[in-house]
Amino acid sequence: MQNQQAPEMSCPVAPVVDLVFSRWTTPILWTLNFDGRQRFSELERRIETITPKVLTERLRQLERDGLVSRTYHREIPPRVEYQITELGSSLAPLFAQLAHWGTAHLPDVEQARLSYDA
Amino acid sequence: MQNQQAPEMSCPVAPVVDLVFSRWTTPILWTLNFDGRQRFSELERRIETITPKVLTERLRQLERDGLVSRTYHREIPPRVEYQITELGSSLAPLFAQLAHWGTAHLPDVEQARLSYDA
DNA sequence: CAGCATCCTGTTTGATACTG
DNA sequence: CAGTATCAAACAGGATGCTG
Repeated sequence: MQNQQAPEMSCPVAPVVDLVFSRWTTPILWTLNFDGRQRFSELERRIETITPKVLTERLRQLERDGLVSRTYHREIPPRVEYQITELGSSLAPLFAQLAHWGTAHLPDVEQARLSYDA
Repeated sequence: MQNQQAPEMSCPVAPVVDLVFSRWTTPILWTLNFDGRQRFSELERRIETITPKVLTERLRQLERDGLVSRTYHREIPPRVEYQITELGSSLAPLFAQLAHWGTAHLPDVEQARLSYDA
């Protein structure tokens, strides 16, 4: 978490960033939104390089913030499913816009970097 | 910087997040966008808790990425002005949407946290 | 299976002092 | 004024081993 509490006074975007755009949260929300409800190990496989510890931490945080819900099935072996909430999916248009900006402007950024480094 | 290179494979939003939403960048871009061109010390005062070292680092990064431009005026005392670029201001609608989502849903998040902690 | 506990590490951030 | 240099602190992240 980044704790942008001070800057948020001058920037209304900061608290949202803190909430949604800390490390690993976007891939988690993205896959839960597009690939639907998933088990812990499915998430682990989809996000590839994440470790179980960190995945757990992020899921707990997202659950606490109401963006993701967790369902524990008392079976043997145990089964846990994660699902995006309504609040979480209200971010979808935002994500779409962000992805769109990326495809439109990331090449410009790359170009700027090349110029700067030269 | 967060380096979300791996996750970006499964999440097109991640690279944009890396670029725009690392710590301190949103307040900087926000004020440059809304309050216009500013000198180093003006930014320092507006963002309050930021240190000159970190402000410099972030401005350099934003400059390299083409989101901000820097103009050095060779005077005594020296004067430097920072300004958002066209590329940078193309983020404005995104920021507006983010701020809008915040006012609409941040209370829900707060509520979710209260429930969770209980 | 889905985690938690513990330890450990590198990076990021900040405090402080100084300069062209 | 607009930074830079140096040092110290904080924290996120990873490795490993264990369990209901």
